[in-house]
Amino acid sequence: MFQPVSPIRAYERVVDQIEQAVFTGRLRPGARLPSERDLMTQFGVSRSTIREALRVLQSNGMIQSRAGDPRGPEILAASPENLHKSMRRLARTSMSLGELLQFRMLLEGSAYLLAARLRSADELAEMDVALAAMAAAVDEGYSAFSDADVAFHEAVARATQNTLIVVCSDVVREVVVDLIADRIAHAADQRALMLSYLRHHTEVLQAIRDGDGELASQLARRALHDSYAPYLPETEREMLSPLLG
Amino acid sequence: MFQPVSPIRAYERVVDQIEQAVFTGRLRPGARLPSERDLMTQFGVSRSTIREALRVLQSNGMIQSRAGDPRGPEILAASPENLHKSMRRLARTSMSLGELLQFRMLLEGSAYLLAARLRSADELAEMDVALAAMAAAVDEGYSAFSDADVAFHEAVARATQNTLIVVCSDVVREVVVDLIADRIAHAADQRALMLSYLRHHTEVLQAIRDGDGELASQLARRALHDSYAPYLPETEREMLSPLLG
DNA sequence: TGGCATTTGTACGTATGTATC
DNA sequence: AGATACATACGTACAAATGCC
Repeated sequence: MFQPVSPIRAYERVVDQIEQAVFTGRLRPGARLPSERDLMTQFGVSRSTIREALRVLQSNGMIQSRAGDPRGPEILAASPENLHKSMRRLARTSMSLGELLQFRMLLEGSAYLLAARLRSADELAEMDVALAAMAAAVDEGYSAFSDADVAFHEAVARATQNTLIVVCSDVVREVVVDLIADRIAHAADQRALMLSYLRHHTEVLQAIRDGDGELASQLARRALHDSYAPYLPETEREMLSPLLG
Repeated sequence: MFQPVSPIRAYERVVDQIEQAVFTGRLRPGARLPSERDLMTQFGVSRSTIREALRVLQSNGMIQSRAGDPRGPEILAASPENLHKSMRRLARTSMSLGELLQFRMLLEGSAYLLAARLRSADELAEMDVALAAMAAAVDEGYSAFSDADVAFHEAVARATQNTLIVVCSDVVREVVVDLIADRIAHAADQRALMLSYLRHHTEVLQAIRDGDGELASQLARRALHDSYAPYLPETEREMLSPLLG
């Protein structure tokens, strides 16, 4: 009959009101919040309460306040940084490698499909540069090779022009690579591994250059599967097979 | 030659240290932090600084502190809530409807593909229930229909067993629906719209029942495209076509 | 350029309601 | 039921940083 009541803290009410103002567009990026002292009188709470609210908003990337700035805290535009952080935390702490690979295959599969069709000449040139860097890095060791590899994947993701594809791909790739980094570090033949990756990337880039999205997508998914499935426990491998088609 | 210096606040150093302890697993979910008074002596900062740090950690979903609890703030397991919030903010404020639809098509396309292959009998039953609720809601109005629609999509997403698919689908669907809610509210014939959606969902559910992932995926992508592309400006329509194959 | 007024950052003290034993 | 320790919230004070004149 009655709802359990959970006390709403003073600072939460402050956060909520300011968040609402931002969401509804009443406060636009670049605008300034009143000073902390003004806010305490407007909200009728103490300065510590205001400060706790501002810290929360700041950690959510919604405002930025600098010591001594008489213009007050600034409203910031939404940035992918916060999304990146929270997705990484969830991915790292409560997802299996199989789930991550599954998500990465579906994401990159579609990213390569889109990139092959929508890429500009400049974006294709970026991929060429990254691939050349990978080839050059084979003799410099896995760390340099991996950096070039990241640049290649980022160039493809950016070519889709889709913010969520860029951010999600970035996070998932990072976490997957983290999870198996030590196994690669102890791999018997790192050079053979790098050459294999290089061949995969060369093929898929050719498909992108040709505008063959279906081929690029399939090559990318298969390369991901073949490269990482061996690190999976048996029971998790079948969850990837539907994405190979 | 020189790096720009940005002063690191006291509360940030506190947050960083506690975050590190959580990430490295030194503090596991369910564990307790020392009381605020203990933390001030351990970190050598004032109470307000500790409290600002705890507020930030709490807003990030990493801890929960309750007044009067002598066991101290509790370390929480990572939850999708924070990811949901930050993704929604980015999607709402800095992505076009075209980008969102593109992402939704690739996500749901893969989700239906996976669901058709991996679903359990229980999960299929959930979809049946949701579809029946949609059919029943046609006469109750668009709001009830939309609720049942959400339940259907959530059942499909959950059947993939992939946390990121569930969360991302949920966010993107919500934002897309928000963006065109008013246009649907003023649609000439809401009933025809609902019947059309109902037919799409019936077809795709049959494909899932048959285990035909490719068909389910294609139907889902085409239904999304046909339902929402009319709301797009001309220039944004071609970015969706690669995903129709 | 330097100095001033204002703002934020931090510290400390105190009162009050609350959860646990 | 009482004792204890806790978080919440308020207020004051001072140092450091900033913008502006």
